[in-house]
Amino acid sequence: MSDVRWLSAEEQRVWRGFRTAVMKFTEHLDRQLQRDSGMPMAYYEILVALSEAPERALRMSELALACHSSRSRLSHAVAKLEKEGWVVRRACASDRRGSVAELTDEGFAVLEAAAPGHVTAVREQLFDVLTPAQLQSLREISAAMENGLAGECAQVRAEIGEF
Amino acid sequence: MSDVRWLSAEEQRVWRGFRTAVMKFTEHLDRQLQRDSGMPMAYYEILVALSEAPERALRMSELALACHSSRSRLSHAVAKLEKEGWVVRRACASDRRGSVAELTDEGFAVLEAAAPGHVTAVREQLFDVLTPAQLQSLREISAAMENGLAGECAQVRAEIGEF
DNA sequence: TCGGTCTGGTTGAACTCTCAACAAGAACAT
DNA sequence: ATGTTCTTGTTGAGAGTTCAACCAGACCGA
Repeated sequence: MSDVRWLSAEEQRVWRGFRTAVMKFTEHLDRQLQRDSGMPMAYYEILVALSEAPERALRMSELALACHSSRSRLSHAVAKLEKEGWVVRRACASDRRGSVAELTDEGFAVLEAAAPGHVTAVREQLFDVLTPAQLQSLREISAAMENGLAGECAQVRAEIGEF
Repeated sequence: MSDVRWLSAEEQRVWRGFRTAVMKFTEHLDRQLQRDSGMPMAYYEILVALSEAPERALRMSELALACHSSRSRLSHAVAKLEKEGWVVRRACASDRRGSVAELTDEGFAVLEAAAPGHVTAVREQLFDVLTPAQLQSLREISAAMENGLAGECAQVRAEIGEF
């Protein structure tokens, strides 16, 4: 079983450098948001997704898709947001299983207050340190990675389907 | 306070695409390791760092640096790894406060068993989907981001130092 | 119409991480 | 010496995530 395609020294450098940068970056953003607005980035993204939806409301499943979140995680998170008064849940009219999360005015206000600090952090740590050419590259790299993962997911689905 | 430099539509696309790609990628890697080797990626990285150290042992503080981890997180993690029998902790000879974590033979064996699957996942989802030019870009982008964050940290340190 | 299956969403337990508080030794000044 | 300060590492509590199990409604074929 030695047919593993190990990473070369150069590949290791790239991979570790990338991982380090991403870890520090997301940690920085998360800490900023937690400190200044009392919420983790995952919750911020839920509020953003809701704020951009018509009526500021989305079904849980659509919200999960928008936030790249599992149903379970989202369910717990929305429970917490509801306790804070930033979101309310109501039944879905067209599907009695469904549940719709809606951003409250208070939630919107909290989001408005949190946004400047978060956007500033993203700009300073991402856009201000990269050249336009690097941003273009980053766009392509992200797209390629996502495509690769989409393929992987399809493959997993196919495997599951076989059994 | 409207002097926030908001993101343009294009910048938002880049940022969201990047975030999505990274989230899905790390989730994929984490799930693979958890499923196939019963450990999260953070623990895998601890084992790797120890395996590369002389004597397969490192002081907790050095290990934390190597893993980009907080002392607290590392302490909890090593406690768990010790319970699994993959790591042992012993006192540090030169500094009586210190604590040294050492990889056991069993821990090394577990790491050896986990590595092929993890490396394969990284290769397939990162190196196989990017061109050499993109990899070169990624290297530069990672370096730029880390430099930016280093500056930010220095700034924070300076602020703290002022009070 | 009825049984089987699939989908949407929630829940609880186990696990991991964060944060603040703490203990103890080192470093250093007076 | 002695007291202050810094560093090292651990701990406990609280918060967030994951996973498996579950219920209920929708969907679909006989």
